[in-house]
Amino acid sequence: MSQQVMTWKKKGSVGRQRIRMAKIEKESHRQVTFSKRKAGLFKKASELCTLCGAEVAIIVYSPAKKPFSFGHPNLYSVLDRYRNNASSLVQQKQPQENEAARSELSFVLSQLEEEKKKKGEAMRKSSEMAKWSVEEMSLLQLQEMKSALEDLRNIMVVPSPSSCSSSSYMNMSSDFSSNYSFGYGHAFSESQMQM
Amino acid sequence: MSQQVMTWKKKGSVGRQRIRMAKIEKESHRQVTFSKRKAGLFKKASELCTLCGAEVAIIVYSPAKKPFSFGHPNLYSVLDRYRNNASSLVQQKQPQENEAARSELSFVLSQLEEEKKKKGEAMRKSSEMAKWSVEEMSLLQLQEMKSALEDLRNIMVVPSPSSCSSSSYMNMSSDFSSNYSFGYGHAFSESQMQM
DNA sequence: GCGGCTATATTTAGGTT
DNA sequence: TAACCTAAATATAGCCG
Repeated sequence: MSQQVMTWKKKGSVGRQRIRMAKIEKESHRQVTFSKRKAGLFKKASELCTLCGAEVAIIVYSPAKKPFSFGHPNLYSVLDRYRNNASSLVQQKQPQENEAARSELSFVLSQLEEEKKKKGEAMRKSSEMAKWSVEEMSLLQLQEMKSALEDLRNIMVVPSPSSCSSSSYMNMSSDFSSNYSFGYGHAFSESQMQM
Repeated sequence: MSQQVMTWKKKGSVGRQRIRMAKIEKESHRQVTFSKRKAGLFKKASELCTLCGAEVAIIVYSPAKKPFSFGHPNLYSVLDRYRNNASSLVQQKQPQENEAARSELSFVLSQLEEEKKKKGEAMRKSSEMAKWSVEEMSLLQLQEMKSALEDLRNIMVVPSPSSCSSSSYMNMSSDFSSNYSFGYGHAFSESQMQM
């Protein structure tokens, strides 16, 4: 009986490795990861558009500060729509303010929850720390996040009368750009009412 | 020889199914997919930021036109930076115009290439069409994309003097929003020089 | 509608060419 | 530099409570 004698030509590749979720130190490595992941991000955005009929605008600055963008149906229409939305929400004094805030918080909470799980797992593995410390830290982070989110919401509601209709949100960044580093390093903002 | 008689408690779940990359018809289904994928998109963006030190701004409109956003370090700083970049590029008359255009084209080409592969595979499977037709169609699409891209680039370079510094790109969307549906349905735009 | 679950579909880290 | 490859890591479609 002739059988394939296991010629598993293990083509050298070690396959995908898990990586630490922190800034990649090696410059060249960071560059390729950026390229690959940017492509992946845009693809995901594209799929979201076709599958759900969503409109999406993405602006990305590479580690070297070069700009890239994605837009459907096109970048400017979405940015423009967002500006108008923002101003009109301001003018209407945002009826669902509290609900929106709660939504934001719950989203961040879910992110946090995930992070917590990972940490807990890692710790259980190494058995170097008690689990409650994770809980404690999460709680602390939660507090920070919550207040940061509330600031964020306030800013979103902060108006901009503007005789120039385009300036609603375009000229306020430098004033508060340092206030929004959450536990996981980024600012999520979701103002929703019913999707 | 006692062997495990396959008690694969198939917990009801059918697992992930492949789906057609087209608008999901069932409203409710579309909603959940939107939520899940939006979360995934934001997470990917978040990772891109932490891993590569990138700056990202995302605005998403749900199928029901509700806005969601992501930003690192925060939404407005990225939008603001982008606006400034755009205007300064315009003012400097864009030295790398051609290179940027070439980059854009090559990106779209890669997308096209992928689509072509898929189509080719499907056709091979069903053996219903000759492969060259795929090539031909791709070529056609390429032409369309190329001209669309060139239009897009021109628009990006089209200035907007503006005594109001914020209006550089905010008031031109309605004029051309219908011009940019590429083969795969979305507008990618990458103006890069070296990343 | 949300969060949880399982089984797969996709993405992508690390190598190689 | 960039394209291609493999295998492991993730994201998620379809179901349930």
